[in-house]
Amino acid sequence: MAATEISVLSEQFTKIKELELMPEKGLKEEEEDGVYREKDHRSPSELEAECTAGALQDLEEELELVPVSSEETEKHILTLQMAPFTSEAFELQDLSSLSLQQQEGGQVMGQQTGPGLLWLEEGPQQSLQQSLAISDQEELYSLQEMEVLQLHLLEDNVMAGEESKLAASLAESAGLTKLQERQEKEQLLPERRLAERTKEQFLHLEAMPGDKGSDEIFLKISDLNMEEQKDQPIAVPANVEKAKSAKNQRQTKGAKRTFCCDVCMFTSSRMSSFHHHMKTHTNEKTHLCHLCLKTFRTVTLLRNHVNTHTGTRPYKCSDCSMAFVTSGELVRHRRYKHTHEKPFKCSMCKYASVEASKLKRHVRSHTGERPFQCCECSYASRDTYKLKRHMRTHSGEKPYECHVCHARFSQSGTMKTHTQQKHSEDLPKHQCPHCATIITRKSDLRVHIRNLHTYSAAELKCRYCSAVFHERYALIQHQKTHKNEKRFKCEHCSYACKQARYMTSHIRIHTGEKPFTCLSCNKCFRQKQLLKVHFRKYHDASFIPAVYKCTKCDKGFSRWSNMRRHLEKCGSGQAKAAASGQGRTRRRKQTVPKEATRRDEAAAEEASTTKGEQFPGETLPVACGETTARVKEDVDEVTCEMLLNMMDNSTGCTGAMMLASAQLLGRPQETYSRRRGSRRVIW
DNA sequence: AACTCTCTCGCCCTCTGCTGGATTTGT
DNA sequence: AACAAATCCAGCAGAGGGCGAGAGAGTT
Repeated sequence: MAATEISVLSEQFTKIKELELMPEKGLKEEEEDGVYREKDHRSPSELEAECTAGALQDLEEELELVPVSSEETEKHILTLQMAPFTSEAFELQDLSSLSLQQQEGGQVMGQQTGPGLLWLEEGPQQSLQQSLAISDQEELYSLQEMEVLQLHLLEDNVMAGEESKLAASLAESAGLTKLQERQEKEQLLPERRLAERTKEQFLHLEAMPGDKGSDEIFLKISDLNMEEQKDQPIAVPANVEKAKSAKNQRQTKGAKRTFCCDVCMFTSSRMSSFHHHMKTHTNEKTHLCHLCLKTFRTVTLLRNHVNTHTGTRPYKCSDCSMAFVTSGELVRHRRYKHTHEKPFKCSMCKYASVEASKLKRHVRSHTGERPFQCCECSYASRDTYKLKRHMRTHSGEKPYECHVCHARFSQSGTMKTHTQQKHSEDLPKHQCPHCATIITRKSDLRVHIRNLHTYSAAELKCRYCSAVFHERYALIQHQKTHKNEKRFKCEHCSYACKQARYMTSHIRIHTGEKPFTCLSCNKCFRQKQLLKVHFRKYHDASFIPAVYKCTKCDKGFSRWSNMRRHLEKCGSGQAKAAASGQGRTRRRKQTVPKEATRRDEAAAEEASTTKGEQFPGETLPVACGETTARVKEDVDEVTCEMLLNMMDNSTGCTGAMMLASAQLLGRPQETYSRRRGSRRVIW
């Protein structure tokens, strides 16, 4: 027995596998014991009356759609499809012809006078997904102005001696018990049919709600085809994909004979089509491509394939240079690129697509369906490509390589972004609409806006004054206005500074506190950084201070400022230019290595040592063995301007330097004055 | 049997947006 | 130096566009 579950919403435009309906001369009714019995025809009114009073059990019993006339030798192809309806179309239909109406609680009303209508109803108001309609002879039966599930009962002549019967079961929320009952029925049927040696076919149709909270319903189409093949039980190979064979079914008319595939659910009224279909099960591919040795089932497929080798594309687009192998591809291309006709429309949003498969994929974004499960983790994807892409996270595969730096990426988009940001000159910039900030990535701009420009219900207080803001950006901008204020005033003198940490160090001048002690020589310092510089210079053998070399005379200097001065004396305009403000700017930006800063710090350290302190040696150790930079002299020659520059720079500016600067800016001279060997510091 | 039309699946692509670690900047 | 905030950046997933190609059905 074949059974397939079809998600209605996902298959809105997919006709569902039909089944031959061969009328019998009487109704067969399944009684409570699961036995099917012949049942006489009843009038529509009788049926209606019976169904009106019926319960869910009636659904189980009455859903066998009975052919219109026992005398007629007809067969019916039942197809399901979703179709949009209009109210006008609805009014045109004769709803009295046949109806099975499921009432609240799963009760089904049945009425049958021939081709007709079937729907499900829950309460007075039908919901979209719970509407079903049956139509006959390609007529559409609408229930409301929405898409309904349409069942076509396609009448056709049936060959002499053949009988058919349709059993359609519809139950909503029937639960496991009902399902089990149906399964039992289905299991009983083969035996019964075999015993009766009749050739009957059934379509067992179940409508079941989807997951809790989901609007989706599932149709379970069970093929109850019990047609015997020369009295042989039907053997269906397990590896046959029945769901696939259930697609692409069309209405068939005028056939005298029905051919049923014993491997899958395929049926056809034409022998040629049947033979054509059977080739799909044989893997017989006798048509060989002489170019690549690939084989095909049909000449047409081979020809299309060969066209891909030869580039033969007979169907050319009149609006562009594209050409295609088949006319269908051209039509589709024109829809995508030129006409923008999108016949497949989503019932839940405004999305429309050129192809049904795209709508099907889109609908999954509404239903949350994720049919493609990763075998390595819990991730499940809505389409195959995403799963394939996801699998790269497990395999580590990075198929995309930057052509410039050869960095590899798992996604093409990531590589493209990388190339744009790293190797492109005209990289896109995203200007913040609220401030002057320019950010290279749009997503980062969103973060910027979220963090800085989003209204905050809580008051954001300025840390320096009483101002209050509700946007971080405004707060930050405001606080910057306090930046150049020397907000920190010394209680003991007139010293003022911009940062608290400067004041902390300064206060130690008054208190004499030197909390940082060298573990090697017990020398004490007011600032941690001074201790660090000291330790490096006198106790760290691996310390290599930087040396600035004059490009003219190769003389080395321990500090940039000294070399600059030297360059001014040494001559060349180039050297002067290098020593000019430009050079200083460069230094302040980034080109001065940390080692250079260390030298400045060392000089400042000396400047900050207390009066009367002596250095261990007159000559300081200098790397490269080239210049014995006399740091003391350097410090003596430090100008006020230089210190101010350092101060402004702030980066690499040590506390000692700032203290020295503070002194130059008017600090009491005795604080900083000291003797250093035979020479005096200038301040 | 060959052909055409239609439907469907599968593949690959782009664009988009979120996330979290790394780095830079400000205090 | 330490910390926090801002920004940079790669990784990854969601959604959708476009096309190649196979298969069934109808027609010639």
